[in-house]
Amino acid sequence: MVKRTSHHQADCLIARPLDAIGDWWSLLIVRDAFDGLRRFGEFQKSLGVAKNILSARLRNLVAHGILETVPAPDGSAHHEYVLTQKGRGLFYVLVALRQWGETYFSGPGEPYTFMVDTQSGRPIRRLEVHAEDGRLLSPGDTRLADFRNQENS
Amino acid sequence: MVKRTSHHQADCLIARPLDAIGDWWSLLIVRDAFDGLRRFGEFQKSLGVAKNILSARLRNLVAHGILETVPAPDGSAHHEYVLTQKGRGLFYVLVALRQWGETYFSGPGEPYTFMVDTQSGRPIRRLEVHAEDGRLLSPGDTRLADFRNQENS
DNA sequence: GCAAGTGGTTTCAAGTTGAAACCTATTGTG
DNA sequence: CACAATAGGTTTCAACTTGAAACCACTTGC
Repeated sequence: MVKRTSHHQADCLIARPLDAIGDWWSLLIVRDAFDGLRRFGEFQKSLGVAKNILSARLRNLVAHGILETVPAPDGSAHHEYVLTQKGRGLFYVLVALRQWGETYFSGPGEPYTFMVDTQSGRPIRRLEVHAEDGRLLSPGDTRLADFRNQENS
Repeated sequence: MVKRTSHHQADCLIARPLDAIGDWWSLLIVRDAFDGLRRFGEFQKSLGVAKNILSARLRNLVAHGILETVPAPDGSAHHEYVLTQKGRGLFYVLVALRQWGETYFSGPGEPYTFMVDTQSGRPIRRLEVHAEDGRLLSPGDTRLADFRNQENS
């Protein structure tokens, strides 16, 4: 081993994001950021993670442009961590992961949290994958193409 | 440190799935499984991962019911790894991650692979989150509710 | 002026990762 | 049939990461 292998150079665009968020804590930090948490201490309390680990993860998320630091609005010397547009783009990943978790990881009869539409209070719809013309697609209806293929079509 | 912390018991249904797939390799194995890979050697060649690591990850994915082993169809003594229904449920997570990667991790002008509808060869639509009545929702339009809240609404 | 709170960094033991070597069973090959 | 090659792993061990606790610096509250 030289170093934990990085997917930074990978061709596949599933692999590369894992450099940024492919560890045990980063996605949970992002989830908490969506829930409105902004301060180091808030994240630490919410996650129960060691401070050195949280510090490293926040730095990595900032380095990847997922969070950014802004001056604290209360005028204190500290700063806060807020999601960038790139970070907010992870919303769909979190929704997908949550729906998968709701389906397969909730114990029988066990209460759990799930995502609702604020306006109606009703659960949101399940994610669906659609073709350009609106047809509903399942995994078998899709394939991967590279840039060149797309230009030819 | 006692042990790498596990989210197995977490209330949050984003945290729990991370026990199953929250490492650097598991999601890439699942991605390859969607691409039709089934054999130990195929995964190893595709990912370039050390065999001991691949072995541990496959075992973990099988233990979590994401992959299952089936006898090799060629009658050989070995088996193959195929996605279960639970594993296929990760399709949306992979699509979400891929779309995020396409948007934010592709170098300028750099060719990359992306997902198309097999029938038309055209890119699939971006994922969207919808309310039960079909309204398009953004992150701020949603919140988390627990089971009890839902029953009251 | 001093204790408490916030936001970290440092230290170090224990756990994880990865490359390479090794093992075992099956499949070609002469 | 002997022999090498291939598939599918397990074992070993050093380097790296993780996490708990201690420590540090700066700001508040009293």
